[in-house]
Amino acid sequence: MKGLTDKQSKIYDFISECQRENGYPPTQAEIRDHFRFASLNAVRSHLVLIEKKGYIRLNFGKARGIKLSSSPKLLIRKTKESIPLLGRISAGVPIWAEQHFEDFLPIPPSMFGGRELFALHVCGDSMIGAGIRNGDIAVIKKQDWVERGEIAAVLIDQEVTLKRVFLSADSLLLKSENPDFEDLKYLKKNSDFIRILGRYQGIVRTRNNRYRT
Amino acid sequence: MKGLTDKQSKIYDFISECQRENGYPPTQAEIRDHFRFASLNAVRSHLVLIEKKGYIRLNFGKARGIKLSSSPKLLIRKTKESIPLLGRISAGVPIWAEQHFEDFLPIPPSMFGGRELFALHVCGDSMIGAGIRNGDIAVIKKQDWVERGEIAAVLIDQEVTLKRVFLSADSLLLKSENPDFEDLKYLKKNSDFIRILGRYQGIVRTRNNRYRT
DNA sequence: TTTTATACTGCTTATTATATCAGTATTAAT
DNA sequence: ATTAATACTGATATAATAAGCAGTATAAAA
Repeated sequence: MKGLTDKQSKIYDFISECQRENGYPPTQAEIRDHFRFASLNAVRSHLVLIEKKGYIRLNFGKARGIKLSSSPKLLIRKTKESIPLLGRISAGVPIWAEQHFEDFLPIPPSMFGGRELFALHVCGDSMIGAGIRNGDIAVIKKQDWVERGEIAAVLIDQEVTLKRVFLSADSLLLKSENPDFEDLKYLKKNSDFIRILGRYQGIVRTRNNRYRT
Repeated sequence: MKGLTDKQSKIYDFISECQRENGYPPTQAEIRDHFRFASLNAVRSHLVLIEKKGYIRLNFGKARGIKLSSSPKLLIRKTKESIPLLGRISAGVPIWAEQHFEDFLPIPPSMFGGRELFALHVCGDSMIGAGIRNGDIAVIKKQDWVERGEIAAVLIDQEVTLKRVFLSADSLLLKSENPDFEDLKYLKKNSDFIRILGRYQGIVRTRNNRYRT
């Protein structure tokens, strides 16, 4: 099965979000409004494509006839109901590469609302203002962009950190939530060694952050 | 909340079934067909009554606008690998009583190191210094004591809160981790309405702390 | 370069669903 | 015995929603 494009992915996520929120899927018009499309057809054609890729099933003609496919083909093979915990990330190697897998959190990904989730140990207290502390396990949704101001896992020179990301025309601003840390600013052109790994979805904090799978 | 009549119960079950089966609720016409009603009004009047009793919420005017109210015992089966999320705790009733169960976190208790765990929604920011924020789900190990200075879930006059507990010879001191909150001190002899429910084991924080089991 | 897939606008029509009005019959509770 | 609440039939108006047709623009693939 092919992957979704960015736009398709956003639409899928919105549907998924509605589903969780309301217990039923959105109508095409609701999707249109959310994405500020002028036309229903924009929605429609997307849905058809997303269906073709197998992520949803359209109940043609019926109101709110969007069904999320039961197994949104996670790339996780070990166990279906778990989130891979990544260890050290090597720059250059795709994060999804198996060599990074350190462990698996025995938590169904649906709990954190998404496909393609992974988890990381949080090092340092740079996001303490957001209630994220050293040693926590952060759950991240794999994607290479985030909305302005969202918290993302960012790869900076071999190191992964969580930061709030503000992307502007020519630069990338990474803000910590701790007055002791300075903001980082990168010009876009020489930001080769910066990489957004995914969007912060939440945390799990156990007494020692160790467990058995 | 009053109980449903037989017929209402069957209709509720059908809705619930559709929900599980299709991912979205049935239309009124689908309900009619399933029960071989001749009239849509039969359905409608039932729905209105079921809503009045609080088991569903009707999104008037919208297609498939039936939302199942989270009705724990009916919808969710307890599995060994889950942690019960308790709703409102009634003083006097043992916390382990089923009536308190609101939902189940699909997380194996072993992950938080123990049997007899339960979870609670955190209200307020009194423990923000410990990185526990309003809306988080706190995982608690059921026990009626804690070590000096540990964080516990404490029942104070109907309300459950997390506090650091310091027990001395004749008094019980409850400390918040937020300068805006005052410490609470109770003399042992009149601490009848204080009850330690368990020891804080950790937290789970998802985007909206809602999920489907 | 041509083709193909994606990402849309705008308008119209057909269908699906819900709301509402007007009744009847049955049972449980004053 | 009378009132409520429940459990329906039937018909119709209206709104909510999806489908269809005809296009434009852009980027990626062949």
